[in-house]
Order: sequence, then structure tokens, then C-alpha cells
Amino acid sequence: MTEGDAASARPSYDPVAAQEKWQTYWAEHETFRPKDDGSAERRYVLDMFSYPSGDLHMGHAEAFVMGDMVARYWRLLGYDVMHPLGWDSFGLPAENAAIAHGAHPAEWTYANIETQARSFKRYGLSVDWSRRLHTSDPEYYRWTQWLFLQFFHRGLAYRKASYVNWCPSCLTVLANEQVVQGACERCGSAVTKRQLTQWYFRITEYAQRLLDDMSLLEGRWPERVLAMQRNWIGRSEGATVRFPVPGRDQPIEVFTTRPDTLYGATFMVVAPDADLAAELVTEAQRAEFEAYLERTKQATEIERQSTERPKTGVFLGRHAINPLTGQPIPIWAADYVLSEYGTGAIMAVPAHDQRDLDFARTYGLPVQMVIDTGQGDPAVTGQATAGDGVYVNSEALDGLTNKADGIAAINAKLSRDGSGWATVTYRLRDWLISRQRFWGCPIPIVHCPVDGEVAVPEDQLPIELPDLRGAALAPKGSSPLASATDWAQTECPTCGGPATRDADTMDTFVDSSWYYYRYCSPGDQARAFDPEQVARWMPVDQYVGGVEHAILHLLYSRFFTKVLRDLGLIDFSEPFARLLNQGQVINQGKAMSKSLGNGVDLGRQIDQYGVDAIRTTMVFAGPPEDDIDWADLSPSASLRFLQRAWRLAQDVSSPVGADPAAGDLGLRKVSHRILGEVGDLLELRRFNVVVARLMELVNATRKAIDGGLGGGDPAVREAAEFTAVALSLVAPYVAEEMWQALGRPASVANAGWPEVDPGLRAAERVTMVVQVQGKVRAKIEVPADIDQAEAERLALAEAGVQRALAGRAVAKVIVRLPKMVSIVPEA
RNA sequence: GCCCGAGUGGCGGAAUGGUAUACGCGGACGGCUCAAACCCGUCUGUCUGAUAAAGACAUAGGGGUUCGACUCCCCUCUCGGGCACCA
Repeated sequence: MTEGDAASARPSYDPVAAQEKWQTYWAEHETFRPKDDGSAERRYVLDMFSYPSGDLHMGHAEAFVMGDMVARYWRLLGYDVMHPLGWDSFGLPAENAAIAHGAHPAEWTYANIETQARSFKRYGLSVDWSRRLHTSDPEYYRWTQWLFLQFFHRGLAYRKASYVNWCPSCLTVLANEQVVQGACERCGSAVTKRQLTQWYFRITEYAQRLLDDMSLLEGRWPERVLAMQRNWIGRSEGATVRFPVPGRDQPIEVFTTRPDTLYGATFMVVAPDADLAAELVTEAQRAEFEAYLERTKQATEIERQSTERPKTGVFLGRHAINPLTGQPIPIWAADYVLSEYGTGAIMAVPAHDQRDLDFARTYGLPVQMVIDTGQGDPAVTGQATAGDGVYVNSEALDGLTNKADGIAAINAKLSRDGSGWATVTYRLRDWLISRQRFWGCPIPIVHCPVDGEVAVPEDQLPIELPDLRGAALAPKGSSPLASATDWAQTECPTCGGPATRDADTMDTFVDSSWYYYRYCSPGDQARAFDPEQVARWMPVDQYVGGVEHAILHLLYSRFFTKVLRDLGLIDFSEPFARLLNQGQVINQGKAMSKSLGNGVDLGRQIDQYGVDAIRTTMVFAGPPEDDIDWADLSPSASLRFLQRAWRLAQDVSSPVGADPAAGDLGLRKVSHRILGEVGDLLELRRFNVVVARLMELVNATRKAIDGGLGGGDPAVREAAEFTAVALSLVAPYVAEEMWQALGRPASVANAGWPEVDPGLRAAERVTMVVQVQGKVRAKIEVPADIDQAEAERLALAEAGVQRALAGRAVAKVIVRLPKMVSIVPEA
């Protein structure tokens, strides 16, 4: 080593050694296991658990550091914190990998879990590993099955035949929520329709409660998530109207949001795949109808949803009577009407609904304007009008001029006549939970030719998956479980006769709808969860995860929680009191992907810069909820900052416990002000600014040391200790090293949040700004307790202020002590 | 089309209605060094002025409220996200 070799001469922090050392320490001392003895208020911090597909990636690193900061902060504040972790370990990729390698899905799954567990531990998460769970463990899915049975017994799980969403690539059905713009949420294939008998959860029964309880989440969940859920539930107020049909006992009921346009209803449209259509069609029209139905079923969801697509349909040969005009109107079937929404039939008002107008023009059906908006007759313009206007051709309504009055009047008339009533409809559909795949939770139902659908008795749970591997798992469009005849053949629990097991598995979103309850009593052999433990820990105080689950996992979990409440197992309504959606990590403006070749490997980043630097980079990049572009970031700068912080601790030479009050006042003020701000910022989850403030503290402390204070001043120790404690949220390894170098006993995670001295935090002298007509003309250093008269006097004495006044008299002076004086001159 | 967000230096981003541009990146110059890296220091919105003093203009654009607006209100534009033949 040459004399001037500063790099090796200067001590520096070694991330790798620190990482190994402290991981071992935390594991041995169970540092992050909650005391759970009632000695402190409890807090529950939860990250959306991981799906075990390969090792952790940049997205995990971003998401999990946010939750970890909250958990570590609350721990420092003295709360008893539960911060568990587990795996959402059922699902398709494991099955596909097993098919490719002739293996069992469990092999792939549990190997990946081990890899991720090692990476999570290295990443320094303050997790209580004793609560670890995997949804694919029989000890877990036993209780998923138990919950299914509770739903079943309450009539909340039921089977029905319906046209369902089908992914031709995954060869399984999908829930409505898993169809994104007509494509499979997982693989992107165009979704088609199939008629199948499937299991559903009756989430629609909870639509209004899911909506109402959002008031409990207002301001605590991101507004956009609430908006998305509101949208998805899609409450719509309108009326049901009955149309008598000659030759049919029952009138047809339609749902409409515009009952006031009823006089303009010139035909009716029924969804082709609704039972009603097949029932209504006349023999003469049957062949044509069936050909049309067949074509409808072939269309993918992407095609069907396209609004550009020309309207098609077929006349069913029947008529209904408009209850107000008494006129017969033709009944058509057309695929722009959905069988699943409303009643599956609509009254068509072509003059005031663009879709109906397009259809009417295609098939030459009459158009009757009933509201004159002054925009011309839709029959002529081809533009349906939807706004307010003067009612025309509408006996009972003629003369009214706005929608609200029209709707009220018509609703009153309909209920008097018994031909209609006000109705609320929701867009939300029941949750289809059957899946024709192997690697999922078996549905605990036996199908008996005598007794029908029979619940498996609870003492026979879990129904474990049979040991299928390789080709036996290949998707055939029916469940692989059905081909495991030994498994599928069973006895009816009721009559003892031969019966078959339900061969479908549950949607993995069922597994993830209750895992956060299981964390509260993970080892419980007798129950899904211990209600007492749940009462202590739940609801989750802070939930962290991606916005991609805004209407999947989060809606389902809210639904589950309401059902559990109705079952008397819990006494709260919402599972997640606070929600933080972290953004995505992208690279060079785009999501990382193999095809773009812009992926950044988390493991390699950590090898190069260390865990702390990567965590710091993620946090400092911007607001937690914003996407961050790795190309804009500098992990080496983060490491530089951490080295600077670490060096502060090395430079401290005063003894442990040195009285800070004997230290430099200027530095102490900086330390207390910044620590106070950091606390405020943490409450607001403004983690990026937290890091910025800590950088200021480190810079100020360095300046103080080098500027003559040296390492022996107690204020320097205080600043370094503040830094170590606050930094432990972001960079736990460096913080532990600092804490140890400062002579303090491990772990810094339990050091407690330092007390901020309000007297030190409040400045004695402040910069007072003087404005003339709103423009800053002078800045004066003044005592913080300056009085109004003195402030005004000093302000007016400033040369810059006099210059700006240019001899004009002062009309008004506004003083905000001690920071601002605003002077208004005479005009 | 409907519903949410968001527009601030070269870049990521700060700013309870009261000093716009904190912190960092990038850049310039300097120190340390035989040299480089590391590290340290100073400067860094635009324009006028002399690199000063001083001033003008700047938070997508336009208007408003206010002594004072990035912040509140109205209109417009742009970008991002969600939903979408939902009657």
C-alpha cells in the first residue's frame, strides 16, 4: 500500500459481511417475533404475499421495503408489531413446469419458495418467520375447504350452469375479474364463452355492503382503488318495467335507467344466450335464431366488446305490448344485450340510446323521439340524444323539461299501474371459483346420484390432492383430478352409495382471500384461525401491495371478511385499515420484460451494491406509489451516502451515554429538527423525503465534525445515534453496524425512537421574509419571538423594501409572526 | 364515451395558502494524487447586467379568489391509469 492510497486507507463498510452477520443475529434472537403478551399496543403490517415463480425480482424489492419501513418504524415507536410472510403457492405456473419436466408441481413450488425465502432473509425484512405459511400445504388448504363449506351451508357457494369465460390457452374458466379487456389476465389469450356448470360464490349478495363500507376506507386507501371498486360494483339506479306478451302467462321484465323514455320504446331486445330468447322464439324463426346463437358463442370477448362492431340480431317472431302506449313492439335477440346484466332483456329506445339507434337503422325498425333536446330528430341525424329536453309524444310527461322530473313522474305512474317499480342493479357478477386445473385446492363436495351435492364432513378434511405428475396433469379442458379414478371414486357421506368427488379445484384467489387471518394463529390444528388472536391483531393496520389487485384480491378479501362477520367469527367489517400501493420498477421507460431485454437482475444489483444500497435507492427514487425508472437511479450514490453515514459512527469518540446537553447546540438543533421532520414524514409514508432529510443530517454532522467540533463532542454522538436509528428503517445492516460501532447493544431495531426535544426543534432565530405586493424584497434574520411592531419596523427599514415602495405610502401591513411581513402600498 | 390521477430545472423529485426548485443524479471548476479512481470543497432555473450589485421572468396554457397561489376555484391542452354494447 502506498502512502497516499486513500481508498484502502479509509475504512469502509462491507455490505456482504454485515449482511451475513446480522441475518444470523436476527434469526438467532428472533428479533422480529412479536411479544404478544399485551405489554404494548399491537400493530399488524402485511405485504401482499408472494407467488413462488422463480427468485425475487426488482418489483418485490420495491414493494417489500415499503412494508418493512412501516413495520420497523412502529417497532421503534414501541408497538408490538406482527409482520409475517408466506406464499401463495397454488397456481398454474407450477403445473406447467411439472408437465414440462415430468415432475410434481410441489417440487417446483417448494424449491422456488426456498429460493425466495433465502432472498427475503438476505433482503433484511423484519419478518417473524415463525408464522410462515404456504397455501398449498394441506394444513392450510384444509381450512380453505372448511371455509368453502361454511359458504356452502349459508347458500353463498352454489353451482349453476351458465355461459362462462373460457381461456383456450390455460384451458380453464375464469372469473369476470380475471378477464381484462376481453383477454385472460394471466396469459393474454382472447377469452371465449362456454356453457358449463360451475361453482360460484354469491358476492353479489354483498354488493351494497361492499359499496357502503368504503366509507370506512375513505382517506385510508388510495382514492383510485376505491374508485375502481366502485366502478366494478357498478351500482345503477333505474326501474323494472313489465311488458305483457300475448300468448305468454308472464310479462317480460326489463331494466332501464331511463323509464322516462318508455313512450319511445319501439322494440325489445333479448340476450341470445338467455333462456328467455330460446323460450320466446317461434318455430318459423327457430332455425335462424339458433344459427345466430351459435355465431354469438363463437365470438371472443374481445370481438364482442368492440363498440365498433356492427349490430347484429334476429327477430324472434313475437311481440310485446308497450305498457304505456298499448302498441305491440317486436322482440329481437341481439348480442349487444348481455344475459347476465339486469334481466337479460331491454326495452329499446332508439331515439335516445345510440346502441338501440344503430340497431334500429340496421334492421329498419321505427324510431320515435320522445324528448326534444333541440338537436334534431335522431331518426334523421343518426345521433341518439341523451340529455335533458322537452318531453313530446309522452302523454303523461308532455310539458316536463328535465330527466329527474320525468323519471319521478313515470315511476309513480308505473307503480300505480302495477307495471313497474324503481330498481337498483349492479354490474358485479357472482365469483366463479371452479378451475379445471390440478394445482389448486380441491372442492370438498361429493356428487351423489341419490343425494346430489353433498358436503364432505369436516372431520374428513383436508381432501388432499392425489399424487399426479407429468403428463397426467396436462390440461384437457376437464379436470385432471377426474382421471385419478382412485381419488375421484368415493362414497356418499349421506347414503354411503357410490359417488364421485368434485374434480375441479378452487381459484387461487380463494386461498389468498383469508391468509392474513391464518397468520394470527398459524399453527392452529383445530380452527382456520383463533378468533381471540384475530380480535387482537386484526384488522391489518397497514397493507402494502400492487394496484393490480385493486379489484381482484382486495375485493374478494373484503367480501370474505363480511361473510366471516356474518358467520360470527369476527366483529369487524373491513380487513385492511390502511392500504399503500407501491409503484412498479421499470427500466428505460418500459416495464421490464424478456422480449425487450431491459430486465434488471435484483440478485446482481445486490451483489454489486449491497442490500442496503438497493433498498435506499428504491425508497429515495420518488413517492412510494409512483413508478420508478431504474435507468434514472444511482445505487452507487446510495452506497456513497451509506458509507458517509457509517463513517460518522466510526468518528464518534465520546463515551456511550455522554450527556448530549453538554454538546454543540447548533448541531443538536439540526439533529432534533430533522428527526422530528422524519417522524412526521413517516406518518405520511413520504419515505423518499425521509431519506433526503437523513442525507441532510449526515451532511450537517460531517460538516460539524470536520469544521472543528471533532468526534468527541456529545452532540456528534447524538447525531450519529439518531442517524443509525432512523436509517435502520431503510438500511438495516448499515444501521446495525453503526449502532454497534457506537457501543450500543444490538439490535438497533429495538433501540426505540429517540425523543425529540421540542425546545431544540423550535428555532430561536428565523428568516423573516418581507414582501411588497406579494414579491419578496428582503430577508431578515430575527428572533423567533419577535413582536409585530418590531417586525414591521425592521421590514420598513430595509433598503430593498423602500426601493420597492418607491415613495408610495403604506396602505396595509399583514404580519404572520415570525416568518413573514407583507406590505401593500397605496395604489 | 364515462370515472380517477398527474403536469415543477438537463433528469428523479422537494415545498401545513407565506423564502419555488430541498435532497440526489448529471455538469463545471478546484483540493488530495506522479496520475487516475475514491474522497473532499465551491458553483449550477432562464434572461438583463460585468462572473458584481440589482432586477425581470419562470411550477402545461388561460382566467379567477387572495396582501400573497405549485398549492384553492373555473375553462382548455397533454400524459398516465381504470372501466366500457352494463341498457
